[in-house]
Amino acid sequence: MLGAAAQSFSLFGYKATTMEQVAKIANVGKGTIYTFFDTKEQLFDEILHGVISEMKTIIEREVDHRKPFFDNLFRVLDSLLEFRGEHELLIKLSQEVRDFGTPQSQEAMSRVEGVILGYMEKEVRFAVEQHEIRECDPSVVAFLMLKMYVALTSEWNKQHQETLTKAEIRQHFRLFLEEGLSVK
Amino acid sequence: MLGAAAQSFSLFGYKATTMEQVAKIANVGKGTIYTFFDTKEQLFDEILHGVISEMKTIIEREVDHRKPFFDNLFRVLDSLLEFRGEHELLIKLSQEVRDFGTPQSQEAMSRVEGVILGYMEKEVRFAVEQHEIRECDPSVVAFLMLKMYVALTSEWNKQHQETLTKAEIRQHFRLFLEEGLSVK
DNA sequence: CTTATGACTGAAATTGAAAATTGGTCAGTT
DNA sequence: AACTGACCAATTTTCAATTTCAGTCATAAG
Repeated sequence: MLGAAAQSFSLFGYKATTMEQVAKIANVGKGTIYTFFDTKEQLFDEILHGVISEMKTIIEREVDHRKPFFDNLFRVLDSLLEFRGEHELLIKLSQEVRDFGTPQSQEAMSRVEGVILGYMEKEVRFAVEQHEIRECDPSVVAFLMLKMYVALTSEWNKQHQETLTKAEIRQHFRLFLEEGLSVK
Repeated sequence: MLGAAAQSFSLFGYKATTMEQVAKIANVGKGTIYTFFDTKEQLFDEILHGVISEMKTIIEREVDHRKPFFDNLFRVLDSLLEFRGEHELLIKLSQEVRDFGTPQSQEAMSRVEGVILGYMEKEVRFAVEQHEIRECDPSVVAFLMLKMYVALTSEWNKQHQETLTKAEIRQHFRLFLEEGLSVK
């Protein structure tokens, strides 16, 4: 039932999956869905919540506070990028945002982003407390880090043919965030 | 004539200005316009070229190679942001990109961005040669700088109510680009 | 009784054909 | 020679008819 819905949302996006469709895949009548979920939106939220939980699990698995802050940061961002690239639902939803701007898919993607920002903010705050990085406003710094990461990993490719390698991305990230541009 | 067109494009955007409209403002017949310009698009390009020239003038006026790289950078970016905020045409065009995605306005905005990137890339390259900043890939660094600047000056405000002050923006910019996050 | 169902409903989206708009032309006017 | 606006083809807009779909509920099944 939840599986059927997940399958349909992943295959067709939010807008293009119908409750009839979900019912057929789940082998139940349409009315039955409404004994478990109040609305299409609530059903969708349930699925999304699952995906977000997976993301949180990934984050927890990758973070190791015995390792340096930047190591953790790279590892988590790489894993999340890969996760996103593999998960049909997230791919479909970001297409839907681009092509139709469906409010529900926009909201979903911004919740996903919120989770990532939340993790990053927490880690930045922790690193500051550990005096591993300078004093700073964690929410602004997390926001900027994510923007930079997205700029390097996807926006660059839209205007330039040769995509940056993982090593180049990491190198630029380090140059900016860790060391700064000024000469020693 | 060019003035009439500029006025109309600034007031209504690319899509919503008609050649009839321009002709009326300019007090000429529609046909007359076509003795000076081949198409609507070419007329528009002429106007845009003027705006871009103004931008280049601003850049040249603000850059002073006797001053430090980051001083120049801030001064130019601030001036350009202000210029953009005052120029009806650029405001209208970016609205049009957001609301309709008109190809001509998209192309126009990306040409404007290209000019800014071009300037930044040149300045980064110069600063590297002067050993004022580290060795780096000027095009990637310019790209990231602009992304960061836009993130701080406009994208932050979309998700957070309290806009960052000019001082905060400058401070974060410095933190990231100049000094880096790692403790000394 | 409880649980499941699919025909049904009103609201919203889609379609398509007619009407209006508009970039560009050119025969005629000045 | 310079200018003009009626005109044309193509695109865009309009809007009513049709279709789709989330959610309901009377009925059926267990």
